[in-house]
Amino acid sequence: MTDGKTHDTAESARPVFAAERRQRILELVRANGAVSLRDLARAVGSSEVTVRRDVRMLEGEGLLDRHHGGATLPGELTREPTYSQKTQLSGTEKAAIADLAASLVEDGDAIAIGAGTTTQAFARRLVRHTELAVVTNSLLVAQALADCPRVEVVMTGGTLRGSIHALVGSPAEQALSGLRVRRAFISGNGLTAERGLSTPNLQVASVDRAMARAAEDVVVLADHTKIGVDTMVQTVPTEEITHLVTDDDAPRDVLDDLASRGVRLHVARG
Amino acid sequence: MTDGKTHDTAESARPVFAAERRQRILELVRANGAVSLRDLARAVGSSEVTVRRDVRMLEGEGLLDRHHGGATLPGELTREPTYSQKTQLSGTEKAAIADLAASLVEDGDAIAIGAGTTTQAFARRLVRHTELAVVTNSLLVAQALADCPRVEVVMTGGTLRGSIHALVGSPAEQALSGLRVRRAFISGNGLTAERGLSTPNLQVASVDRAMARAAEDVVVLADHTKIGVDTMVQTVPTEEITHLVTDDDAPRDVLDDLASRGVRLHVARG
DNA sequence: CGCTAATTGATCGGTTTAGATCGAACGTGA
DNA sequence: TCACGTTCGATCTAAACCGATCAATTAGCG
Repeated sequence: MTDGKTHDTAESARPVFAAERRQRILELVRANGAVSLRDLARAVGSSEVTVRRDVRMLEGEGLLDRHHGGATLPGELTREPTYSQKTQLSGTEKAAIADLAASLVEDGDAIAIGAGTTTQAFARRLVRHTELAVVTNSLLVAQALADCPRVEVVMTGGTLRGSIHALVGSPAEQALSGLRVRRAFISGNGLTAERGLSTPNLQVASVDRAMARAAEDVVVLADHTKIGVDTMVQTVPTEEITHLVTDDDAPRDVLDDLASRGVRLHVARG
Repeated sequence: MTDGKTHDTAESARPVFAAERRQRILELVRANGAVSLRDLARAVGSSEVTVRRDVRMLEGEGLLDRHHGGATLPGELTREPTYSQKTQLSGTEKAAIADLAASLVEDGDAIAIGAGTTTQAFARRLVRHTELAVVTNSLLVAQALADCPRVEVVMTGGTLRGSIHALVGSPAEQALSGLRVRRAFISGNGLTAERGLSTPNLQVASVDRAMARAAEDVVVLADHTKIGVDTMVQTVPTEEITHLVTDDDAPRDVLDDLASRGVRLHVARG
């Protein structure tokens, strides 16, 4: 504020105003995308120190991004930090849940496996089983069992939902409607005693419902971050859930409530 | 060092910042699925040590997976023991074929893609297309296009054949019988002028046939090791093949024979 | 005319980055 | 299983860059 020009008219003298220099810096960065500090200094005819100051100021206003060695347009190289957090967030807990859930599967079973990273971890534990028949709409689950010759994997058809790597839509639901399995292993984004299992997506919910209908037992795989959480669409009501596999960080009150409604609990030690 | 720049116009060598380099590494891995460290270093113009550091950092953020000799997409979607096969065996030829085949696809097309490593490479080139509708029975193809929001991927159902990571059986064939696409991109294990495309497996052949029937044009993707080779089951007769994309090591006489039977040739420069 | 304030330029020390080297670990093939 | 080549990790070196302090020039003002 104080470092501005003394006169707004700027007609009296002809010094190289700081604002003008900064404008040129901005233009250069915009034109080239990325300019080194040295080139910038040469282009505007000032020292690197001055340009460094200017760039720092411009960064403060959010007009460009400062990097080691130069400046770039803002947001050009934005990294997405929230990409794989899901898989590594609670990896050990997921593994413990998956191990425990695998004990609910017997050789010769016919089971269905839904989409999700937890079910993917679960599927990896099934490679030791023999004569297994698995129905799934998850590419990740299918991939995990692909190299296992003693497990027959059947995929539903459908439209690929890239964010969760699973198939949805009426083809998937129809494929499930014609099948019957002993147990369905389903994950979700939230589980409460009142509303049961839920997920934020309509299409995913439909497929999960169809999968639950095709099974005698419904086993829910949910780590503690999902217990007591409710999301938009209900997929399986509590009454239809026969088993819940979770970890020991889950809130006790919700677990007790679920147990009182007939859900058999399996708590893995994290 | 301080080279006398004849003109102080900001037209100098564009700097490559660390963040930008990492972004390019990420793009390269995303585009090719698996890239060796040496290729990565050559592509970004840095030493292998530097690239190794970058890859390690990116792995720390979960943006890619590090393997011995290179990097792959995270989630080990491409868990294969023979890492070398994909990157160096006939990687360049496959890539050239895939590039050329991708030029046969236009925005807004509806296409079908069969199973195979060549078609997988082909699918990776389609991420830039928009408004694409893709039908496939290959998990690898679906996986390659999963993160592309502008491509709608529909999978046939069916039984998973682990060795080729594709779906076979009557559900797959039935799903294809109800569809109609402009072009089908099919690979195989052998292609001769007399018998056309062939594969050693009966179930795979049935699905490939169904895929060819669902398409107006049939495009065969086959590298030179498959040209002139005949395997057990015929999938598509020569008369139904409209395009062949191969590399320039393919035997000329077979190519001429195919061309005389109405197959349009596209020979990629290895 | 002299003083004050402000902006620019220069120098120094610390930090970050890129490249090179060497022992160790891994994968491959016999 | 063993041997060999390749790759990885760690340490080090060199160089570039950044931040801060200080000197110098210039404009403004009493």
